[in-house]
Amino acid sequence: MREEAALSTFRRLPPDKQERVLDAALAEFADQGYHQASLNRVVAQAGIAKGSLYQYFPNKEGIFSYIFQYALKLVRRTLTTVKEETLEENFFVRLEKSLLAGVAFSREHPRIFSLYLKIQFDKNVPFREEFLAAVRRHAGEYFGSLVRRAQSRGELRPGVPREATLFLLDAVFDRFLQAVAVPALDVTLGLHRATDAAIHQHVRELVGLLKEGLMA
Amino acid sequence: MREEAALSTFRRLPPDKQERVLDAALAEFADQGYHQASLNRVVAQAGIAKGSLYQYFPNKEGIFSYIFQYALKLVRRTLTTVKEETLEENFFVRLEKSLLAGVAFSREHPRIFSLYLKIQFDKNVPFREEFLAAVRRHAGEYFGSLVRRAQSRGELRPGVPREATLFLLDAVFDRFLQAVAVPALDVTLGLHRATDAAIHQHVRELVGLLKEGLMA
DNA sequence: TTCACGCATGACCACTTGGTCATACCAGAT
DNA sequence: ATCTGGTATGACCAAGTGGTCATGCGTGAA
Repeated sequence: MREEAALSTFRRLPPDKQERVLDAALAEFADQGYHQASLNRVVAQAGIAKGSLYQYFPNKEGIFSYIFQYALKLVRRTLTTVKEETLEENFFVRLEKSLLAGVAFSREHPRIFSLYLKIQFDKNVPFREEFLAAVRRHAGEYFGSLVRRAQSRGELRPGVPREATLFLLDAVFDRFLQAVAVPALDVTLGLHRATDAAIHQHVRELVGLLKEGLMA
Repeated sequence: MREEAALSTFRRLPPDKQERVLDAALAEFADQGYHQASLNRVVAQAGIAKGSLYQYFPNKEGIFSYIFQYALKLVRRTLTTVKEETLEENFFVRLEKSLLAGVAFSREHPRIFSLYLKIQFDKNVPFREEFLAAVRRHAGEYFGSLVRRAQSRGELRPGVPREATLFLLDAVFDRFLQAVAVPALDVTLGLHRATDAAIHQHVRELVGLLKEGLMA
């Protein structure tokens, strides 16, 4: 009850003020992580009083939860869009386009992506299990649908183990985006500051390897 | 000067006391991360006074640095051991054994592995760049040496792009270990509580995919 | 016995955190 | 002109942090 009262207050605010607050909060969470994030900094950045923040949200978790649901909506929308847009293409082309879409997403919403990364290994973040499970589920369904369609079209070598395949795709996908976003993980390829053309090239090579394997 | 004085004090301590302190500190850092780690909890756990801790180490960073160098030594030793022990085997067999060795490591030293994961996306951790760079460099050299040897023996399809291959191996390796260690990332395969036999099987399937590819 | 020195100790400090609350402000209705 | 309900505000609180320091203990040399 009180929580909803608070949230409805927030939603009644002038849009530009809402935006300032959300922006400040997302920025703070994204580059400090949940626990290190300071609400004092958030209110300073947003230009409001501390008390005001607590008239919009019940507490720190409440703010986090609000942002996190917004992020989930965005991820979901992006995945379904890409899935639909590439529905008729060949499996490996779809993989390439998915990777590129992922890169585009992490560049358009770097703070959301950064938040996602920070949550991954910090087991004390509220809603972490929920959040990660949701993301993994969406990714799993996404790749699962790609693989099923590919198999029914005969685009995959018969007898490839489905679970291992999904794992492999998930691993490559995730790591590629991480390398784009986190310079420290980007030792092999120079993805962090790469041009679009260079990224295209790397995507093609990677998917090529997945396709044809490493064996002589 | 003062730092070394402090450290030499620590090294002069009775071994079991040293161990208690290091154990408590590693445990705290491993499951709270650097910033959330509380030195009050560490001294309580180790059964020493707060002032004592500051007679052994100059500050929080100093403690962290000590642990982190210990961890690096362990990683280095493990990698070179595995490399030497499998030197004469086929490339894909080496990959399998490397993965299994990685799993063994993360199970023998879960706190070190957890610490490594926590550091990955928290850009405010001291020595982070240094630490990650060192790990990546070792991993890169390791896989690089495997791949070079494989190519010179003709075990790899000619013309595979070296960088992309290294990236792929690194990605799969890392993600596999993460899935073993972090249940939330282990949605596809059930690695977290899997038996050794099941893990063996998954490793074989994964390496099989890398070897032969996905294409029809 | 005295001295010196390495080490142990925990009260203490300044600072930051998430969160509260009494107060004041400011519309619009009466 | 007055009242009312929603909103803004920042001083304030208890709790916890990393870090310090005066004090005291204990052992071996003089």
